[in-house]
Amino acid sequence: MKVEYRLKKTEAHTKARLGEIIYGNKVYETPMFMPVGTQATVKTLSPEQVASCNSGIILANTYHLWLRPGEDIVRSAGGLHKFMNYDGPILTDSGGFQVFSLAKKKDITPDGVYFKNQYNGDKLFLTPEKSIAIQEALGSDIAISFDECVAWPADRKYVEESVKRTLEWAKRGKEAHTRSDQSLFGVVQGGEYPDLREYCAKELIKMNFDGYTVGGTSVGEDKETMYKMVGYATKHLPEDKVRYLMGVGDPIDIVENVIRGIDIFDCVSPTRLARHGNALTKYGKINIKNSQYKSDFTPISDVCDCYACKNYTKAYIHHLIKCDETFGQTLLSIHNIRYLIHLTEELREAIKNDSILEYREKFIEDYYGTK
RNA sequence: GCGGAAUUGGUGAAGUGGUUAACACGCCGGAUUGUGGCUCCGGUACGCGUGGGUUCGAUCCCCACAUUUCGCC
Repeated sequence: MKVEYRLKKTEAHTKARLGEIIYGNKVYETPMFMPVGTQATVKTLSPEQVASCNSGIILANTYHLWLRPGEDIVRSAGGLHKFMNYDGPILTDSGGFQVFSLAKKKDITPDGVYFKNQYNGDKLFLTPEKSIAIQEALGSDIAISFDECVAWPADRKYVEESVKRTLEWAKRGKEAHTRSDQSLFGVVQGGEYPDLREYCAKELIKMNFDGYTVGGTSVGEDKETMYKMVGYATKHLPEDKVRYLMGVGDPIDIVENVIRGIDIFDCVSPTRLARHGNALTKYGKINIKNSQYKSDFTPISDVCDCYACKNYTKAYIHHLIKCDETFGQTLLSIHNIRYLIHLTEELREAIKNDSILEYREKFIEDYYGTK
């Protein structure tokens, strides 16, 4: 089902936006954080547990589901929602990032990308049309245009050519897109070059996508560079369309980029950190494996309302993680996802109150201050 | 009682007459940003059963003792 975006308010002192995503008869507020469920599951969590974090949209991944189990299987199952038993909105990433991140050998041509599956040696070829066709078969609510995610740093000449390719692919994907019940977002690339970001954004806007994403960040650049890149992109994006910053989920990055006009985020970090024993808290990230938590019988956070914090102690979770028990990963995943979603809830309040700069100041003081 | 073998960190263990005693696990930390979950990176024995001896030098050679273990009576 297609999603619609409604801008409700812009914060008085910044570009931060309060908005709504309408999904049938459900309404979700933005700024929003989307948990990632690459293989049609948010790792270690049931849909009910994800929902208990007050989640809205969740992600799944085109590339992974294309290879396993194959988009035809998902279509035969009745689509992604039925297949994974999730009745909220689902967004699929295009596969562009996987080409960038996990194909060692790749051959980028004007037509598409040839690359080798490094685990079984299969030759793979992904094109904009193919990416769209897979996403339509999967039946996600939001599809993403196939793009080239450029590494950082990259010289201007390369980024310029890459942006042209991404735009060409966006156009081809848009033309190939047939499902009227599925939204399609375009990806703004352009690296750290303001004019290329502007060019990319404006060309995409001409194609009239349902929403716009900022890509090519969180690829190793420093934070200031990331914030600049985001600013270069959002500056030229239309007010009445949703803006999604792909792959960003460090708490401070969410705060900073909401201030720069981003509405939605996704990131694997809350679940990956959880699997490795880390918990996000108001006062910074903690490693639950540290020996100091062995006999700490308090919750991860006394200001958190998640299932883990309401029912379990740090000592218990410390023990589970030390023993490699999946339930420990589950509890930390619930906590971390809830933490990020709660962060966006607080940001919404701050936008309503026109106090987001004060919120940022306090946030940094708490998160990075000495405990 | 007699004979053999063994004795290296928290654990399993490798090793050499001469710089920083391998490796693994554990333990102590760190990393992790559009996810091939169970990963990656650091640190971790002032010491080689105890006491003597040989030697320029011994964890490694010799002797005694202790402990463990196997076999025999």
